[in-house]
Amino acid sequence: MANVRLQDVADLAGVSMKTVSNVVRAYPHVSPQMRSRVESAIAELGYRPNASARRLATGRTGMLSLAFSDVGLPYFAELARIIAHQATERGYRLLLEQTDGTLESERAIVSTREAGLVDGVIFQPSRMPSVEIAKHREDVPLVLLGEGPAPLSVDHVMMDNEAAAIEATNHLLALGRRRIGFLGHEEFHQSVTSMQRLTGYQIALDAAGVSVDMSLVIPSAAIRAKDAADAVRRALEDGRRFDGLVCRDDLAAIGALRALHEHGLRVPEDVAVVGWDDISMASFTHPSLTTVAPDTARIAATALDMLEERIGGYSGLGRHRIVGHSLMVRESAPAS
Amino acid sequence: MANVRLQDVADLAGVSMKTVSNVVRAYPHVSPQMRSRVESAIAELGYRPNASARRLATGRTGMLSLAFSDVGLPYFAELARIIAHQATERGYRLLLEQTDGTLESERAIVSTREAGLVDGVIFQPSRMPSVEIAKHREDVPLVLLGEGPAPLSVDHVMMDNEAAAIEATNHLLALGRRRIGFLGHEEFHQSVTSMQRLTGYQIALDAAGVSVDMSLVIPSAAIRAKDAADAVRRALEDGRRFDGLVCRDDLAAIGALRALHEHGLRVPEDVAVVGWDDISMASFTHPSLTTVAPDTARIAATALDMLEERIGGYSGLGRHRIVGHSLMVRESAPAS
DNA sequence: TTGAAAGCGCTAACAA
DNA sequence: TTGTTAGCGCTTTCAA
Repeated sequence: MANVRLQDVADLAGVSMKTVSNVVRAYPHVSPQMRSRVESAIAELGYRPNASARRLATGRTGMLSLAFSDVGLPYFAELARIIAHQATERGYRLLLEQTDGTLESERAIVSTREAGLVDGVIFQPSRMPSVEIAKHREDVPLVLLGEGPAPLSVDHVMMDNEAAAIEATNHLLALGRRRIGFLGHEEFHQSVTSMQRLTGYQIALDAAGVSVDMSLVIPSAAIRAKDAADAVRRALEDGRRFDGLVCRDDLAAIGALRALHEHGLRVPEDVAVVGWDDISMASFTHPSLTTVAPDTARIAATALDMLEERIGGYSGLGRHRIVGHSLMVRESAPAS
Repeated sequence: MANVRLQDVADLAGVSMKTVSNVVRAYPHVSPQMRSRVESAIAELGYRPNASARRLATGRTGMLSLAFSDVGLPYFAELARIIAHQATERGYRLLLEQTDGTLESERAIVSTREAGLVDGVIFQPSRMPSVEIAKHREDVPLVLLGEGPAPLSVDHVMMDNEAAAIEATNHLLALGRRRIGFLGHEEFHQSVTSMQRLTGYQIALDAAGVSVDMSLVIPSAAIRAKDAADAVRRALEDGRRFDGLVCRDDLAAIGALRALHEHGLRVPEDVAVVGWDDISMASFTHPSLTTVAPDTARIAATALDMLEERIGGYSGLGRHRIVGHSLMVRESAPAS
């Protein structure tokens, strides 16, 4: 019962394995009577093809791995959701790999210890330097997500962080805010993502003739609402005052809302806040969050397109695709 | 380069495949000089074992699949995070399967069309009736999560929803609330989860001598903050009034906070709110959420324990394990 | 259109 | 301790 093989079906149906295989794989040139004969044998025995054997024979696994730091972070969870959907539509299954943002785990992702596990990898690094990624083994197709400076040899999908940060900052400037802070970048080992967003923030302030006050650039211990809230609390207790806040991500923004509220500061009246990622919770915070919304569906589709091309044998230089974004204007920083 | 085989390593090292295999799999009885000879051959050729071939030979895939409706829901994302971690520690990789709560996808989960894909399945059904699950094929170990009435033949990990719902409701009663509503169960096709929570709610009210007002039992179109907010808005516009709200989950609670705020109702002064799941966002809503916290780490560990036992050959009747929970008391329904 | 047989790369039982 | 070899179950040329 447990182990019905292709051969068993062939025996029962009185045909060869090849014929059964043709039926199983919906190969068109099989006569109807042969097909039904085989099909009833399959049904009778409860045959199911063995995935491992098929994979060994074809060399394709039908699996992709999706690697990033932590599915517990809403942005990644929502990204995983959409990538999983699209992968399923394309006939792939998705393997989930969490790196917790450690260099060690990230290394394990790019230097696959096993061959033939997955057909391709979608990877959003948090720590790994570009040069190291470049040395990754060529044999498993790889697409990078996120804003790190990807090596030339590897495909990459990203959004224009700097441009979006400029828009976000300009939005606050247009509201008449002049003491605009930045919240939530890593304290040490700044990720490229944070750097780019910070850069955009600075460019926008410079362009508006507003000088950057370094005391308003508030790092957070980790990418979590709690750490961001703590950081804002300390800044406020420290006497620092701002009327606008560009946040590295929505979690930071949510932490900020909390800390500002505790200090009796109103959002957006006293401090206007812009988040980043447009996680689904952003519409339900109080006040709801104005936030930079990356086109996640596009990110997923582009990554999968490129990955499938690589799987199909394409071996040109790495392609770097920029996907769009928009600023979702909500209560925390309303339209001016 | 691409395809270095075990045999190639054996040839280069001048040993047999068996010896190479022994080295690769860290089999203890290999002489040191043999080992180092083989290891340098492996390094020279850049050999990596082929997972598919190994799986075909051993019959084990080292993969587990985790199936539930939607990783985009914070509870599932946080559950996936912890299960993925624990699975990794135990040497498994995790395949993510989203069912979107459709019966069709759920059927696909239990009636695996392919053999040899994963060693076991952890599945939280949303729609599938117990009897149907009972008919699942025996050949792939299965552990069920969540509160559905699991068939006797299948392992199951759950929390005591009814008891927790009673506690949650009692907490509101202890606050002196008497017009207590329930929010967020499915409007049609109620899930067992919702039913059990509703039952607990009703039991607690009955025990307190408070009659249940059916107009305060407010369904939501889907498990989303938005739908819950809409439902509460409609109820309020309808003139229904309540001073306490037991929510099916934190998303419903978050939606409720939003709608209540829009109507000028204060939480907890006018309406005390209890959520369910203790998603990480629950500490950062405004006000923060009092919520039922399932012991998710225990759920994961218990499920993996039972799954590994099944994989190891255990074939007794289904075991039903209850894991603990607690009520996290925060601002939305403070201690009395 | 269908059949026969040679792999796919590895493991493990059995021998040496 | 190491070597030989027969599978694991399927796909896929090549023939028929």
